[in-house]
Amino acid sequence: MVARPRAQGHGGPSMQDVADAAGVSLGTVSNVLNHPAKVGAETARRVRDAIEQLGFVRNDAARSLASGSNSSVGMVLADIENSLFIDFAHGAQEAARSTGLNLLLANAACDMTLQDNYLDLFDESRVTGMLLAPMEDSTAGIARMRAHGRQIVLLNYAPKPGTCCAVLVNNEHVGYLAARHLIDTGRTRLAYIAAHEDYQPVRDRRRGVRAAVDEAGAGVDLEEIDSGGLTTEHGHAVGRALAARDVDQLPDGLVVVTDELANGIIHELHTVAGVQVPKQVAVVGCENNRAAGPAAVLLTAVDMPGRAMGQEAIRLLLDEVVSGKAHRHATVVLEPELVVRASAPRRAAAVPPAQRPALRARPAR
Amino acid sequence: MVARPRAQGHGGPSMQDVADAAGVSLGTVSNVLNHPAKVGAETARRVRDAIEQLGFVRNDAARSLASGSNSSVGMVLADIENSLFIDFAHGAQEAARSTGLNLLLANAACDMTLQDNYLDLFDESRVTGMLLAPMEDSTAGIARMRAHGRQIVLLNYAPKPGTCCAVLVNNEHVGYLAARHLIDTGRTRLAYIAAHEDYQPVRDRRRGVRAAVDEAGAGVDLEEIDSGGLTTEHGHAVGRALAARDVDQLPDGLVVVTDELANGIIHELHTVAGVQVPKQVAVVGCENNRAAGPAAVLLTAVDMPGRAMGQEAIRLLLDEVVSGKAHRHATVVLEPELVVRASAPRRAAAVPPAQRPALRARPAR
DNA sequence: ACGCCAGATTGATGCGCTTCAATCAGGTCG
DNA sequence: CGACCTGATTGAAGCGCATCAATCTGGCGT
Repeated sequence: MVARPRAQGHGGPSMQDVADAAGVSLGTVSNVLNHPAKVGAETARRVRDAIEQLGFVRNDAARSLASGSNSSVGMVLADIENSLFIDFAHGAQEAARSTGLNLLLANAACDMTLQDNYLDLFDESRVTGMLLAPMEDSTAGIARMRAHGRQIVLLNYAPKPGTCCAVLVNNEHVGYLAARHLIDTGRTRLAYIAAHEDYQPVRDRRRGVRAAVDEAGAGVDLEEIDSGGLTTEHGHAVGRALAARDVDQLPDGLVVVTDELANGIIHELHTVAGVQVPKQVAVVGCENNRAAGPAAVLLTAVDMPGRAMGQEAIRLLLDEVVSGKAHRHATVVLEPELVVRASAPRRAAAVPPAQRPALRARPAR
Repeated sequence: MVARPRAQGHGGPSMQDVADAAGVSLGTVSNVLNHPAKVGAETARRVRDAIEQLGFVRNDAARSLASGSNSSVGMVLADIENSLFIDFAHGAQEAARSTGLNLLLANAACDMTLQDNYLDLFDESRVTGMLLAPMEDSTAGIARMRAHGRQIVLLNYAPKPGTCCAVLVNNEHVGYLAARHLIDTGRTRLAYIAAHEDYQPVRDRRRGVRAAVDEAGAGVDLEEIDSGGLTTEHGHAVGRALAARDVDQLPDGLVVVTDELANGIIHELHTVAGVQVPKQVAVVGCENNRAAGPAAVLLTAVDMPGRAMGQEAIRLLLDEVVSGKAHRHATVVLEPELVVRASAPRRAAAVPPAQRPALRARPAR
């Protein structure tokens, strides 16, 4: 009564085998699986028994070849180590699941070649659609997918206008919120610490920082420091360089483009060199990244709405899939939010509120 | 000269279209793609041009249907939010890539139903093999895959003996190292704080903690505390409960089964209640998890060799795939390592080293 | 008793590709 | 000059399934 352990050479039992075992035709087996309403109760039962007995597993390749469709969407993540990308995946998963789609993840591990490999893999698999969260300009890959008629939604990276849908965070506002918080809490000598200028969000954040500083007027200075990279070690180097300065040359507020970098700086500044954070220098990070590594002073950071972005991406993708020709590419921009912790606490402002320019809902784009 | 944007209804250009355009037969196009050596240089060029012109993308469904094989391995992760699982994925990715396999990831989001869905999805896709890192007993799913002849390697969860390959960390040693560190640094009133006893690693760690305590003899006590769960909030609750005790009832060393839980406890104890960590209570976590959330006192934790485990899993899978019938299931156990940080620092032991039992390489299993 | 209809079932066709035996072209050697 | 070999190319046979027109069955109305 046990499933005969057929040699798995070129595949286990097929639908035909099930049909034979159940004494029905191939088409009926297919109907049991795909259109149960069309099949009589008794027949269905016999077929299901046969499936069980034989240990039949339907062949998805044949299935999607014959039907020309496929229930998975492929998501390519530039860096799975980064919790922001995990949030994207999580949000996308939730949204995909509620529509019966399967979300397949692929990690490009910060390697464009791998990223392209995965795009092509999903392309060849004829997935229903794709999500891409890149770290570098991926125009070529996107164009290739679109040329093949594949739907793709970009996450956290603005597409070349009109080429595809995208979900972005208002990265300019990220920078703005960070700088504004420092200014509002009385800091006047700001520094923006960044690197990796080819990563779009990094550029955008800088614009926001500048906007906040400009808005604050003459009382606030901005210095820009190139960290040369975004790792903890780069942060250490920046921290050392800062700690070596005369006290009157030290910025009193740092906007750091990435949490990992920020934590590296704090470590060197606070723990190693004894420059007090936030007393002497306040630090704000820019992603609220859970994978930023441990820090002795909890980092105030601007939080990215990663989950919501992932969900929105699936929504856009679905719209594109169902609307077909009628679809118009859209770019959805979500707003970030400041999370205040110890490295740049809330505090009475140096200047009374009335004299500060009103906080705008968003910086101009 | 541009690719005619063929209606993508039931698929773009097919190999036959390419063959027609290049003036060769279908088989030749296939050979250009799969056995280039068999094709003349000039012919190959013409075919490749045609492919380019038409924007041909080969249909992976048809491909794997016809060939009966598939170059991807599917990896199902119980919880992608957990950095340990990310490490598995990363290691597996590295190993898979170096063998030309594509690693597809799926996030079960701590949901057994979803996990089963993904197992079935990969099963139906006839992947070359599967990796599974579960959080609950998944015997049923594993058995199903194996009954279908699919190769599957288990990560961080011991399989029912003889059912499949597995890569484990010596979780007993994890507990042992944590407790041992506390004992070696002079703590005598330990507590093991855990929950979720159905998660195998949790059980194993407890055994290790016990072993270390037993080994230390009469001078060291162990108390067990059930946190009721593993979230930060559960940690807060435990922290509050501890903080409410009389000082002489307070343990002086905590082994906490999970970093997230540990950080929650530290927060409540140290930051809220003012019980000094590590001075009054030292805390050791058990995963060195990057996603454990921020903590005011950096957590000493036992590090899991996640990347190495992922790599090893792919290696086992490959062995199973190539050896076929000759394959014997294996379980590889990797050793953890203590990472000392502020929450349980290195310190002169209360007892001189000579009087302490020698540190064994591993606890007995 | 006959025609008709709806629901259940069948069987044939094709999805796009790989594979492989068969064919073909062009040399080479005896 | 013909037999023979090598390398390139072809054509046909499936792979396992979805789909759908065609067929069958039994029940109903008249």
